[in-house]
Amino acid sequence: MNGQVRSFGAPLPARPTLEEVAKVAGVSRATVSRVINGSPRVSADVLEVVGAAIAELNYVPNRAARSLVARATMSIALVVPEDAHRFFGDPYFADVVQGISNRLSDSDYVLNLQLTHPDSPSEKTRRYLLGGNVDGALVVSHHSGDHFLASLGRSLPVVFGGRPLGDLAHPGDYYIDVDNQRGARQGTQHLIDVGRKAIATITGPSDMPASVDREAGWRETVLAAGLSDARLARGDFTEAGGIRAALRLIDEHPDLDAIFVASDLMASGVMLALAERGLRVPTDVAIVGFDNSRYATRGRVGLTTVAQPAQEMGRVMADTLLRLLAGETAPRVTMMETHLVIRESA
Amino acid sequence: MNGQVRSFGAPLPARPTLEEVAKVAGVSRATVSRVINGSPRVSADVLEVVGAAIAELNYVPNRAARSLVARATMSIALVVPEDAHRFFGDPYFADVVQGISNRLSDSDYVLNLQLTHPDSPSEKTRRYLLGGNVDGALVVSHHSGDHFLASLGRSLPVVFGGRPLGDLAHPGDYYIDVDNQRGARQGTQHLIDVGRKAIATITGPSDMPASVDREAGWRETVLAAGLSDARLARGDFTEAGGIRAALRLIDEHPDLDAIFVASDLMASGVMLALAERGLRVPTDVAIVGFDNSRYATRGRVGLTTVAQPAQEMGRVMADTLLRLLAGETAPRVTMMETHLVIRESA
DNA sequence: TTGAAAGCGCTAACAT
DNA sequence: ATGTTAGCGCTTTCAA
Repeated sequence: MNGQVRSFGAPLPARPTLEEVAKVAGVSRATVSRVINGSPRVSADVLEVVGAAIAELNYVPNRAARSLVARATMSIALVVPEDAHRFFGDPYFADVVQGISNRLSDSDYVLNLQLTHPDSPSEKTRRYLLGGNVDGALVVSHHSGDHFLASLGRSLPVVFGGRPLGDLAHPGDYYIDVDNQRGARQGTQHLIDVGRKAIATITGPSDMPASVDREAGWRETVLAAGLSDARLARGDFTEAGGIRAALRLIDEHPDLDAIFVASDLMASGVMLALAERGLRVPTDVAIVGFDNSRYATRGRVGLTTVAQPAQEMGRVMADTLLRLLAGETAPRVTMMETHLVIRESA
Repeated sequence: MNGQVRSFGAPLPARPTLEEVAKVAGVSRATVSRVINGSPRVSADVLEVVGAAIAELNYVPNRAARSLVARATMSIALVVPEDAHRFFGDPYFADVVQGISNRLSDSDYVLNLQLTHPDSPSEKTRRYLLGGNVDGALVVSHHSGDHFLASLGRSLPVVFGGRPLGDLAHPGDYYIDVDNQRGARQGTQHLIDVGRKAIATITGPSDMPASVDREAGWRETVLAAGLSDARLARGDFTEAGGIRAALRLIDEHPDLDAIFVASDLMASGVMLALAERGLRVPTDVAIVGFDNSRYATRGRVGLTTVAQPAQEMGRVMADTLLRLLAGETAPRVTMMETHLVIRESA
C-alpha cells in the first residue's frame, strides 16, 4: 500500500466458513447448515448457540459452494436488447426495472444486467444465458424481434415484459402485458368524446407488438365512429421521433384536430412540434398519450394519457419468474389494466 | 406440461461436466482444465482433441465450481444509490452504464445491479456487498453522501463515478471524474466572451461534489471578470427542478442575461421556463449547460454545453476495477477532459 | 506433458 | 435431534 495502489490480494479477515461456526458452536457442520436453512429439526438451545456463533463470527454463507451443490445459481438475468439511450431514456423502463428490483430484494436472487444489441445478442451473452449461469431470465424491451431471445424460453425459464412478437414467439412463453389495443381504444374514444373528428395517430415501429396493438385499437375506434383512419404516422418511441412524425402528420393532414400518440415520450415531442407550428393544445389539436410517465406532466399543459402500471408490471414479471423457479404454477399471460388519466391536453 | 404451466424442474439436457469432456477426449480432467484455462503445458494434438470434445459436447464450465476453488465470484456490483427515475432519467448515467457494460463484455466478469435507496442501502445490499458475493463494486451516482458506501472501499475494491464527498471519503478511494470546476470555468467564460454581464447559475444540491465544484467554477470566473456572483439558484438535477429554479431566478433577478446551468437536463427545464416567460434564447438570455447529453439537441435551439465523456468514464471505471482485481496498479484518481460544445444557445 | 489425488464450502442422504 | 459421509465441478499441487 504505497499511496498509489492498494492491494486486495489478501482480503483482510478471511471469511469464516460453516466449519468454523460449527467448531465455535460445538456442533456438526450439518447442524449449522440446518440452522442456516431454517430446518425445523433443530432444538431450541442448539439454535441459540449456533445463532450466537454465526453472529460472533459474522458468518455469511458462500454462494458459490451453495450453488454448486444446489445446482442453482440464485441469479436472474435482466436482458435488455435495446440501445442504452432508448432504454434509459424511457421512464417506462425505469418503472419496470424498479418493480423488478423491488420484488427481487425480498428474495435470495440477484439480478445480472445484460445490455445487448437489439437485433443480435453478443456471443458472450448467448453463452452466458445458455451456459447455466443464471436460473432464469427477464427480458424487457419494446423490441422483441430477435430469434435468439424468442427461443430462449426453450432452454431457460423466461418472462417477457410485453408480448413477444407473434410469429417468433415460442408458444410456451410467459409474459406480462397490458391490453394495448383496449388501452388505445380508451384513449381514442376519449378524443371522440370530447368532440374531435379528424383523429390522427402516431404509432411505433411495426415490429413491436405494442405498436401494432395500439394502432389497431385506434383504427378500430375511429372506424367504429365513422371517422377516417387515414391520418397515421410512424414514430420510434423516442421524443425526437415524435417531433418528426408530428411534423409529417401536420404537413400531410393540416385538418387534423387530435392525435392519439403511442407513448408519452413521443407525445412530448409532438407537443414541441405543435408549438413550433404555432398550434395550441388542446384548442387546435387535442393530444392523448400512453404510459402516464413523468413526461405526461413535464410540459406546460398536462398530458391526457392511457396509464399502464409499469412498476407493477415489473414486480409481476419478477414474481412470475420466481414462481417458476420455485417449481410453482404461474399464468403464462398476465394482463394488467390500463386506465385513462385526464389532464389538459384532451 | 399442461398448457398452463411448464416444468423446468429437470432441465432438458443436463449440462456436460469437465469430466465428461475428459472421457470423450480420452484424457484426464486436469488436462481438460489446462486446455480451458489456456495453459501452455499442453501438446498440440491433445489441445485439438480436447477442443473437439468441448465443441461436440457444447461444454461450458460451471461458474460456481470455478468460483469455489478460485475464491473469486467473477462478478461486480453496480451500485446505484439513486432514485430509479433520477437515475434512468439522466442520459449521463445511461452513458456511464453503457461504457461499463461495454468494457465488461470483454471480460469474464458479470454485472450485478443493485438499486438502493440514496441515503441508506438496504440491509440486504449491505450483506450482499460485504458477504463476499462480488469481487468488487462500481458506484454510480451524483449523490455520495452515504457513510456505508463511503466506507465500502475499506472492505472491497470499489471505484466511484465522480469524486466521493470530501469528509466522508476514505482516502484510499478510487474514482473517475472530470474537473468540474474547470468545466464550469470553460462554460462561464464562454458567456463572458459573448458579451454577457449578468451571469446567473443554476447549480445542484450542495451535498454533491459535482454541484459544489461547478458552482465554484462559475463563481471564480464571474468574480475574476469583475461581475457579480449574486445570481444563483439551486436545482436538483432534474428537468422539473430546472424549471422551478429558472422561474425563481428570473423573478429575483429580472436583469440577468445569461445562465450557466449545471446539467443539460436542468437546462432543458430552463429553456421551457424561459419560453413560458416569453424570453428568447439566446437573444434575451444565453444558456450554457453541462454534459452534452441528448437534451442538448432536443429543443428548438441547440444547447451550448460543457461536454464530459460519460461513456468513456464508465469504461474507465470498469477498467480501473478490473485492474485492481487483477492485482495490478491503477491510479486512484482519473480525471477526464471536458470541452465546450458551442451550439445556438450561447 | 500428463495424470492422480486432494480439497474449495456447502448440502443431503443415511445413520444413530 | 444430531452426526457422518459423500459428493457438487472445478483447479492445483505433486508425481511420474
